[in-house]
Amino acid sequence: MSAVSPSGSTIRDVARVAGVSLGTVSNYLNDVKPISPKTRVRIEQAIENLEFVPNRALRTMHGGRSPAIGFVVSDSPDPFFVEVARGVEDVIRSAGIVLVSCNTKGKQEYESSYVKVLAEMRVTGAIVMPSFEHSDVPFRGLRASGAGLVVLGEWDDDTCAISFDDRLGGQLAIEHLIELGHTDIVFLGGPGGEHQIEQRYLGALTALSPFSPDASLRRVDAAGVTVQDRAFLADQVLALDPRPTAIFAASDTLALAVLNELLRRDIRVPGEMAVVGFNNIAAAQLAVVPLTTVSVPQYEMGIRAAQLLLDELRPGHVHQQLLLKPNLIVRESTRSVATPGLEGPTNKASRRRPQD
Amino acid sequence: MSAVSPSGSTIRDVARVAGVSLGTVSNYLNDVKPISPKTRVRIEQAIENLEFVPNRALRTMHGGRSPAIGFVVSDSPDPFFVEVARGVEDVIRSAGIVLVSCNTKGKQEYESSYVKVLAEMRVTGAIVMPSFEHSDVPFRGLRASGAGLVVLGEWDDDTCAISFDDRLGGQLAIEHLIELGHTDIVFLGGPGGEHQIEQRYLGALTALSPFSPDASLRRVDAAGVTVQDRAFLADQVLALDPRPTAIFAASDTLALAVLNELLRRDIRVPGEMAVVGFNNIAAAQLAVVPLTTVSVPQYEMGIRAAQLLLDELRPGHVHQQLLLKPNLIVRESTRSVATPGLEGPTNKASRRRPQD
DNA sequence: TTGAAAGCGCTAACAC
DNA sequence: GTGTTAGCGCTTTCAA
Repeated sequence: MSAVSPSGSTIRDVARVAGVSLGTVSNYLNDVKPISPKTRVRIEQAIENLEFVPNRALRTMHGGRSPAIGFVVSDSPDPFFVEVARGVEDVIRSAGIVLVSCNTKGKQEYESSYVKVLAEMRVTGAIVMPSFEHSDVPFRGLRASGAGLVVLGEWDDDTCAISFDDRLGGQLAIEHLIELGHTDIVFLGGPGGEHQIEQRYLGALTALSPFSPDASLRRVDAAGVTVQDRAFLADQVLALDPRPTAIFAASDTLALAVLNELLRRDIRVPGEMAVVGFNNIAAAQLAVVPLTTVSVPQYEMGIRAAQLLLDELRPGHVHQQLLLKPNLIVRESTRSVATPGLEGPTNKASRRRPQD
Repeated sequence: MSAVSPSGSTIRDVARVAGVSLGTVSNYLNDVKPISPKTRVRIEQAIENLEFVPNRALRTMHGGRSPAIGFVVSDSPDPFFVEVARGVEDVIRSAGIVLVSCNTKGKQEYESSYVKVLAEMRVTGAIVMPSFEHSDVPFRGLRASGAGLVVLGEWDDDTCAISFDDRLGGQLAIEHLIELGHTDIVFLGGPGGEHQIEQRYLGALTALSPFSPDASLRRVDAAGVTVQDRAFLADQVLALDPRPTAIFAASDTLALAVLNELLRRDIRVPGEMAVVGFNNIAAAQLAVVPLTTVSVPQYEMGIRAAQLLLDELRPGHVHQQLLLKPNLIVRESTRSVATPGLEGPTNKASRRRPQD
């Protein structure tokens, strides 16, 4: 009925109740020296009776670290980051390390304050996707605190980094559309992950240039990140004159919002409008018209990032930069499966269960 | 190129460099006593030069708490929990508190080990949705460590709890379908959140019983949580003889998997099959045929849970139990908007942007 | 407004 | 195997 009781018992209390010395209890807790069965039992009973919970935060005093790592990204609820986080958790769980979610919402101010808290908590490390300029100022504190750091994105040699070839991804997407005969394509961008989006756009331009001016790439950006903002993109695309025959969206979230809107308007996909997304989030293959997309290995990125981070703790660690490569996943939003090359109406597109 | 440098400077170093006493630096850091401008400047310079980062974990020694709270749920990447977490973060951020994500995957073993780590970290508190029997054993440690606790779900008086009237939600869903004239309905369940699912099922049965035996409710459960498991539900439903005219799914995730599968097979929704979901996740209103669903205020649950938890820290705190009420959101998956009462083909269902 | 000193819960080095 | 003890980084008296 009332507030939680403060504090609790200490290792000293355990020692007293068990009738052993303080050091012995410490040895028991850290499983670092052999303990006689009798003593062990007495300590365990004392712990039980006292409901003693060791204070692990204090290990940070002796050079230890909090059993936690930070995950600092611009939009943690986004399916993309959720999947990366899943990979991270699956690696660190076995090490008894826990994930601290830090959603910067793209604000530099939030990023700094999260990084500060993490450093002060003496976390084991952090996995960060920087939203801003190539400035490492915010991370100095983390470094100074002794934490490990893995950056998601391009970074310099003296930091572990995992990046993805966004530019090549953009190329693959456009090459695919051009192969299918599309020459009038629209690129969909928007706020959030600006740097990645620009790279994807550049890649798209690169792929298109050999075919210019026969092929063209127009661009539309969403005004915001809400449902309305994204669905409105469909209006904007359909209003273009001449109307393009294909869409390349900088993310699956964007692509799916527009795809659904198109289907609601009876626009046949891919018949009247082909759609390519980016990231290959789970929802992409579940869409009514499964989405062709550039696959970013989100789960694997999480796994790798976590492994690198754990490796930073080891003595001989050498910083590494990984570059992951894109992979085009062709689904029905660009190519009707039932009658390849001859796109039928949306709902006839497939009777097959989507699975890659 | 090499491993991170160990440790860093301490408050003692700062005192030495600034030429002041240790206690003064402490006062400065905690902003607890006035400091003369001159001293302040010297301390700040020393901190800057030394790249000093205070060790906040040590405050737990003097009865303080780690600036973190745990969020312990069965499937943290699930859109439902992601949204609850968003609410939690939005409240605690301003208090400088950070969210620790603990994904139990429905395993009791994981739940216990997460709870243990949280207790040992001396987190400020935890928000937990228990997956198991009404046993509070795993939480004792948290309590004993001095952490606050808010349970998502029904719980006893001496704990803060936020629950949702799942049973009434199930009733609302079925009442809606019966009003629309459906008498042959199938309930879709599956693994994950068993307790909630059963309550929803019971509610459904309650709503149906006055109309029995003219109306009937059959039940099908998904075998697992994968895409395939869920999509297979569509096969199972379509194979039922006689074929039901409406589906009530225990969650939107389930409902959407089946809905998309139905659309791919050219089954008209709601024409040939009406579909009702549960939770009102964001994707529900974005579906090609927007999903009628029972709305659970996920974000609000997060907000409330976080507020209760912060309140536990205050002296006069009294534990509270909140019961949130369901709310039926009718969309096109049960009722064609274009021609109410006369359902047209799927894609004709609406030209309106979905927004509630 | 500042300093000195005790002590928080625990680890680690060493003596027994 | 176990006990003793010095100290980790910091907060918190209490004096000055």
